[in-house]
Amino acid sequence: MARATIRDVAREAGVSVTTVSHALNGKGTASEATRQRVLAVADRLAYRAHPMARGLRRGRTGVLALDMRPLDAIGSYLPVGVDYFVRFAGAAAVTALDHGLGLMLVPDMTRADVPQAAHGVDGYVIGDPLRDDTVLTRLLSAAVPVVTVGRDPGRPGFTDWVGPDDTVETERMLDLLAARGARDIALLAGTDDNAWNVDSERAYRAWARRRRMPARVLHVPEAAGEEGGLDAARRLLTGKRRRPDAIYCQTGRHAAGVLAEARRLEVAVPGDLLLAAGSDAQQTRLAQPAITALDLAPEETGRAAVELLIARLNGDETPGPVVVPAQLHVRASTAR
Amino acid sequence: MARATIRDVAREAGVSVTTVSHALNGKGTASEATRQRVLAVADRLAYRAHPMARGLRRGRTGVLALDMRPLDAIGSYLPVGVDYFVRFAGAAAVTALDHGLGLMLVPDMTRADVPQAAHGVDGYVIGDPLRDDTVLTRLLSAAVPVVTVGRDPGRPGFTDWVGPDDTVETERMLDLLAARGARDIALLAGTDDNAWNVDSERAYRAWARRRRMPARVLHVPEAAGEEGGLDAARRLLTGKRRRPDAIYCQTGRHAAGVLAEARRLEVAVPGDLLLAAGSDAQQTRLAQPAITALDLAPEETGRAAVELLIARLNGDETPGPVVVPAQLHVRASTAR
DNA sequence: GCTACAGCACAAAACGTTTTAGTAAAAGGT
DNA sequence: ACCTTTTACTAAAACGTTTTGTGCTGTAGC
Repeated sequence: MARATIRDVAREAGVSVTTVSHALNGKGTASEATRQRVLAVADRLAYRAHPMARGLRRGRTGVLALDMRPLDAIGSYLPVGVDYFVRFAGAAAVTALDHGLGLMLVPDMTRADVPQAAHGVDGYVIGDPLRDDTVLTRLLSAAVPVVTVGRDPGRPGFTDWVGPDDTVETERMLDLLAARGARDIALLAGTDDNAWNVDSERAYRAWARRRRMPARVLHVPEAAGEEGGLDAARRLLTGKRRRPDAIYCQTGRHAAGVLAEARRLEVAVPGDLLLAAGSDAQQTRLAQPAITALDLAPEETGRAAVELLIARLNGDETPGPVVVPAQLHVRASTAR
Repeated sequence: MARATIRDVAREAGVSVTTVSHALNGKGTASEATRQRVLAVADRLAYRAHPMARGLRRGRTGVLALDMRPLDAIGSYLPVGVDYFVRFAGAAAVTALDHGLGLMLVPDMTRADVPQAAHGVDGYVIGDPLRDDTVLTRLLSAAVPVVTVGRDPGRPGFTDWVGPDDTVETERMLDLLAARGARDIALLAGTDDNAWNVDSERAYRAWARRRRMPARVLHVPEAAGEEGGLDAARRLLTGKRRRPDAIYCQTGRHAAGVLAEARRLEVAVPGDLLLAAGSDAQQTRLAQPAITALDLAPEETGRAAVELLIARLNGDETPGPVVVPAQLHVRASTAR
């Protein structure tokens, strides 16, 4: 048996399809009696408006797209950690659903072949855009509503983004390390040209200058993971230059690598070296000792991103960005 | 400027919309010259068929839904590990895209409120169905094409699933443990009533009977995570009954908990106790010592699930299931 | 008794496609 | 020369909604 259409409901209730549509959407001027009758019939027939038909007419799909760039680089890396994505996507999907919308995964808009359905969505959430992000450019020029997670470093005028205040969070972490006795903190940043890396490094340098502390920054590709952290740690801990007394890694995986290498070199953490990470991950929680880290609040961020996007779709122009504060998990790796 | 419609292309190319549609879809009998002209114009106008309009007419959405039940229980648990989901969803999304389809995240179909767009998808992928799964029942009765990851233990007739042969994989792991000297292997299973738990436990008991070894099964909720593994390990390692010389945990998180507790109790792994996990996760890879585990091949599985679903959508009735072999990662926790 | 207006319901148009059912001209067969 | 088939193309119907515009009825105001 095929699904019931609005015509079935109209026939059964003895009214026109217009009236059914109005009754169901609370639009027209129908008498309370008719409205109730229609509602009852619709309920009995388990009628739901065909999403395509409604979408076609309304010009709205009822679907949002989520483009976390790393998704297509399966198996390689996720900058902020693998569980970040799950928690983010989950919260985003639930939030969308709460508004009656679906959330579609779009691996990569830059691919040559055409993502059929991807062109029909109402709006986009783009995770961690790179400087002058190509996908963002394309969407903006097509006037598609879009919200990013973290700002585009090359697009200061674009404020429809959601995320942490990287400057504040970086300073918070550095202050903690300083309070725990660190006087020479090295920064291990990623190589992706996104706001997270850019703003954190800037904040780090400014902070060091203010405190008259040395600034040393190593860039390690996010994709290098633990291995990358290992290598960097070897350079920092065995090089000619004086050993830093603290290392702040942007990613949890790098931090885990640093910790492993420190153990191998018999540099005690936290005794000889304080260690902290700019994003929480299973690696930081499970490490021995556990690594102090910033929890970037993926659920909060996912929810905020979808809600900002929906606000835009509804014509709400409340200006962005939406800053989602991170939470600082102080763990054994920075014990005094 | 609004997006180009088929009418624009028709006008510009000096033909009817029918001809445009035919030329673009390779359907009718158009002369090669006309076809080329239409194609050129369509390309110049960057025309793409409006997904909704096409979907409405064709009765196809171009979107598949992915319902991994745990998604709505954010922050609580994912049975097979958090990175399994990302890799699975990523591969599934890419595969769908390769076929011109989108992949929509649907947190939970059992929710009371109506997932608007969720009713318009062409087919469903359901992760790890429980016995007589309610979502599965509803979809099947609505004649919606659906593929599950792992079978529904209460529905032996339903063969449209993709996943490992749990019996074979369990035996493989137990054989390994036995070969490494284990004579008393305990099983730490989950409590979810899905095929993975059911079939693995059955295989374990049969194997133990054949080998005339004792069988001991502890059930720990998947959601209990490392904590659950900790508790179970305490019971197994300090109880009155003789200590097992190997523990096989279904989930990687449980295994990580067992390992932590073993260390606390000064039970050496692998010296005094062999440890293995039925699913690979960051916990198993990063643990010290690293834990031997079955890699359930999430990418393979995600791809296979989407491809089986698409085959069904296209009327291909090649019978299921599609067995995806797991890969056994032998690590330090089972060294001789 | 006429006008104005609110209340209620509906027919028809529109959304952008694909598919069906054609038509006219050209080609082929006798 | 006539019928049939093929080729090349098209108008219109259909998909299932929402929205626009219109008509009818009854009541209030004068």
